[in-house]
Amino acid sequence: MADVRTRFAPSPTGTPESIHLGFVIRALWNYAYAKKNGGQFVLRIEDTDQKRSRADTEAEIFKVLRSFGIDWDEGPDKGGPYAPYRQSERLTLYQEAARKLVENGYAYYDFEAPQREKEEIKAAYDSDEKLKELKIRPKARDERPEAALERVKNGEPYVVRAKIPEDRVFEYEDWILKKKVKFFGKEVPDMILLKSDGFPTYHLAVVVDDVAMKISHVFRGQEWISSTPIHLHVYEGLGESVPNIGHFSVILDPRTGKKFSKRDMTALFGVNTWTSQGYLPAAILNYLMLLGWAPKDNQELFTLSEFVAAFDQNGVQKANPTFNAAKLDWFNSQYLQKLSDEDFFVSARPFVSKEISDEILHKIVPLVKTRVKKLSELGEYLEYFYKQKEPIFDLTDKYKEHVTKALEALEKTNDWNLETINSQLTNLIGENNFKTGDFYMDLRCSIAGSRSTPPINESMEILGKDVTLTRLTDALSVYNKR
RNA sequence: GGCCCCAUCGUCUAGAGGCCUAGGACACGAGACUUUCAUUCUCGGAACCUGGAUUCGAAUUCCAGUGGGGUCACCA
Repeated sequence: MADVRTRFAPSPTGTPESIHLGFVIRALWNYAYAKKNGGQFVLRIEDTDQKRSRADTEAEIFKVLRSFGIDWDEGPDKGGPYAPYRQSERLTLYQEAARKLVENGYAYYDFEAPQREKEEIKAAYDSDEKLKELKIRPKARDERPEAALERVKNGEPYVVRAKIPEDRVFEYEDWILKKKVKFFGKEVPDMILLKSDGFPTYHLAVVVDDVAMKISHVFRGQEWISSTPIHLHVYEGLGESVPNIGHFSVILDPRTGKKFSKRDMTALFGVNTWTSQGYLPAAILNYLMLLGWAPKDNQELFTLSEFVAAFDQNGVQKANPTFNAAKLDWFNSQYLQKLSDEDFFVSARPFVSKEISDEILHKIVPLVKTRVKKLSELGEYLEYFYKQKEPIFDLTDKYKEHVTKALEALEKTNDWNLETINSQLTNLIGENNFKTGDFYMDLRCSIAGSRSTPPINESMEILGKDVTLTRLTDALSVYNKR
């Protein structure tokens, strides 16, 4: 049996920040399927849209994939047996293919292809009349090829369109959906294959390259199902055999219930949106693995290599899943907790003010690992370590007594360390019959100005005796003046 | 609107005719532990879209309806 070869073929359009989670999922599954089966994973850049393709976005795609640990066997930056891997560098291949398709009667030249605005087309979907108009096959379809060839030779600008036979039935067996999918030629439009700028559209380029690069399994989102018959037509026109074609689900936006829109790519679905808040790539990846795929035993936690080993195409869902940030939070806290103190320190450092020294931060790390869902919370959470904040008094009617007694006890504590602080305060609580929770909450609110902080005795130790006493004294005097 | 895909707790899902009075995870609620908060642990509520058909027996097969999604560009 031939090698399994899959590909991830992104378009480097939009800004680098617009790279979204959909990219990662598509890459992840294609990568996993190839690796699971001992095959190759190819990265191909589909930069056929001259106006929108950007070099910086391409570079960012490489960077993002690698940050998730997804690496490729062949690609623009590392070459391979079927180079080049950038479509803009393969133009002659597509032009030859287009010519061949015309010769074989599978395509035709069109000199009058209209350039419609996207909005105009969208608007037409609401009107049956306009829709019908849009779907009329171009006149050029029935013109004599010889005459068209003559015009081409004369340098007239043209476009090449697929010539879809009206009475043809297109059919393929979807290896993910596990069913035959059928389309009637009558329903399939004569899509443009080669644009007037000499660049191919997706429909031509994807087929030509998948053939050239010996891709064995096409594994893409369901938004591509309806263009599959066009691809089938091109494969046939080129005299090539069709690879396995399969479609997986589309991620839905929880707010709209629809496929996320371009605007959301930089917001809810942007990779950068999450990484910049301190979500670990491994956690994001793990969440994504389970969005549209599940193992038989319902295992939840996977490293990338575990995922590759466990990956099974039968676990790929057909229905569209909805993105759920709360579950991503859970994965992130799981991964954050598993980090070693040193790794946590390195990841956390950029999110913590420089007013907290490396030395102090090292001490704080073990106190906060189980307390944050994302690293970006750390900034505010740890503010009290270098900044005196407004105390809060709203909890108990014993506030004054709690803080006064604590002050007395702590003043007497000469050897300032966790052990002495613990024992002093524990004794105090016992002697006065304080309620432990209330007592500590009052101290916490006085020292940190927050109800939710790392352990307070440990915090006192790190803050030092002077700062601790000052904060308690100040809080008490503010309380008295109220 | 045409065509195509899909349909189990709020969400992600297990379930390939009897193991299902439907299991797990997130979220939610209650409790335990705890030097607060958090972590952890225990418990709880919560779903097979509807209607037919096949079968001794259907979440699981078939058909229809309904619902949701995708697509219909010189974008991918």
